[in-house]
Amino acid sequence: MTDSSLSERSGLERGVRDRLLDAAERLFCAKGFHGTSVRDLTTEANCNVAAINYHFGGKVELYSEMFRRQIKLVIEESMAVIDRVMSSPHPSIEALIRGWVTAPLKAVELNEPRGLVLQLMVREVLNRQVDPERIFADLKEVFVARMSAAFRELGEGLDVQNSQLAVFSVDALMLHPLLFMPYYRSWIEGCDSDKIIDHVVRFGAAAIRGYRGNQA
Amino acid sequence: MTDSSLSERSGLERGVRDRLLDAAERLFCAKGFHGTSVRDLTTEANCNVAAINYHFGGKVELYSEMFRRQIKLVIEESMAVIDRVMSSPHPSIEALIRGWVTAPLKAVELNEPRGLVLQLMVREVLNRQVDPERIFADLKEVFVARMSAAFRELGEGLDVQNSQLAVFSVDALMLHPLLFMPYYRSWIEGCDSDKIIDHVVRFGAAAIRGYRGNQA
DNA sequence: AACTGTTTTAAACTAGCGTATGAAACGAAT
DNA sequence: ATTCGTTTCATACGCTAGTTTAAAACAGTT
Repeated sequence: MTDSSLSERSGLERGVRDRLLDAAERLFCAKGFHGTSVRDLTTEANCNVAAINYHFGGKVELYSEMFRRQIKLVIEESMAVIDRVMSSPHPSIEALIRGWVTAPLKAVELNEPRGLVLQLMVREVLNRQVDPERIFADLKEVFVARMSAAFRELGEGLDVQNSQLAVFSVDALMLHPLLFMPYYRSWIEGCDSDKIIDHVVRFGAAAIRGYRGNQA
Repeated sequence: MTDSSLSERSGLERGVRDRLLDAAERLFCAKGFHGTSVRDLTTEANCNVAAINYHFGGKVELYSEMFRRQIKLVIEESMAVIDRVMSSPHPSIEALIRGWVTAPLKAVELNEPRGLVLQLMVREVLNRQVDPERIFADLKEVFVARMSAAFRELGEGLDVQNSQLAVFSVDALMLHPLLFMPYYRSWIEGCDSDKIIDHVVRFGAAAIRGYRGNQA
C-alpha cells in the first residue's frame, strides 16, 4: 500500500515521496506543468523514474498533491493575518489590506516560493490540468467568508454581496502586480514593490470607503 | 517566397494561410498552446501537416502571428472607446471605466473570441512560449499612455505615476473577473456579468476619486 | 534462515509530438 | 507545350514524453 503516513519519519532523512514533493514544488513553480518532465523531477529528487508512478500514480497526481499542500499553507497564513489585524487595538482597512498583500508581493519580487506558488495557482486555473474546484474549495469556505466579514466590520454600509465583491477586487489589485511585476517596473518610472504596495493599500481603501456613496 | 500579401484575396475562398490563422485562433484560445497539436490545427484548417512549417516556419511562429493579429484588434477597439468617451459632452471616470470593461466582460460570459483572447494573453505571459515584449510593445506605447492621460484629465490631482498605477489597477479590476468569472458566479450569490460591471465601475471610480485624499 | 510484503531499480514500451523530405500538382509566362 | 517558381501532399524521421514491467534489494517477522 502506498500509505502516506509511512513517509512521515524523523525529518533528517526524508523519504522518496517527500523528496519528490519538494522537487515538484521547485520545478513546477519555475517551469510550469508542461515544462517539467518526470525525468526532471526524478533526477532532482535523486530517485528512479518509476517512483512517481509508484508513489502517486502519475505526473498529474503528484502535481495536485503538491498543490494541495501549498494552498493549505497560503490559506493558513492569510487567516493569521486577518486575526492579527482584527484583534489589534485600532484595526483599519488600510492595515488589513497591507497585511494581506505585503508578503506575496515582496515574495514575488525576491523570487521566493511563496510568490511563485500564487503565480502558479493562476496559471493552473487557466490551463486546467487539475480540477480547480477540488483545490479551491477551502479558499471559498474559509478565506473569502472571513475576509468579507472583516470588510463589513470596518467599512460600514457594505452588504454581503458588496463585501464579497470587494474581497475579489482587492485580490485583483494584488494579483495583477503579482503576475505582471516586470511590466510595472519597466513601464512605470521609479516603480518598485514598496511603491506598488502603498498604491494598492491607498487605492483599495479609497475604493471601499467611497463605494457606498456612489450608489447606482 | 512566403509573402503574406499574397494571401489577401477575394475573401470568399480563403487561402491555406488564412484558414490556418483562423484555426489557430479557435483552437489555441480553447485549449492553449501545448494542448493544441499541429495535427489538430491542420485538420481544422483542412490542409496538410506540412503547411504550418511551409507558411510560418513552425508552430510557435503561427502562434505569435495569430497573437499579433488579435492584439492589434483589441488595442484599436480600446482606443476608439477612449476617444468616444473623452469627446462626449460630459466625460466622466465612470463612463470611461464602463466603456473599457464592458465589452471584454460581456464577451467572456458569452464565450466569444474577444474575451477568450484576453484570457489567452494572460496565460501567455505566464507560460512564456513567446517573447512578451514583442507582443505588448504597442500596448505600452499607445494604450497605457492614452488611458493614463485621460485619468489625469478627469481625476484631478493625479500625477503621472499615480495615473499609470491607476490604469494598471483598473486593468486588474477587469482582468480578475475576466479570468475567474465562474468563481464570481458560483461563490457570490446572485452575481452576473452586469452586477460585476457595475461593481467594477463603482469600485474603480471611488478609488480614483478618493485616492488623492488618502496621501501616505 | 526462510518467508513476506514493500520499495527501488534498469530497461523497455507505446504514443504522440514537431519537423523534414522529395515527389506530385498547380498556374502563370514564355 | 514547356518551363519555372510556388504550393500541396503522403509519408517518414527523430525525439521525448509518461508509463509499465519484471527482477532485484530491502526490512521486518517468525
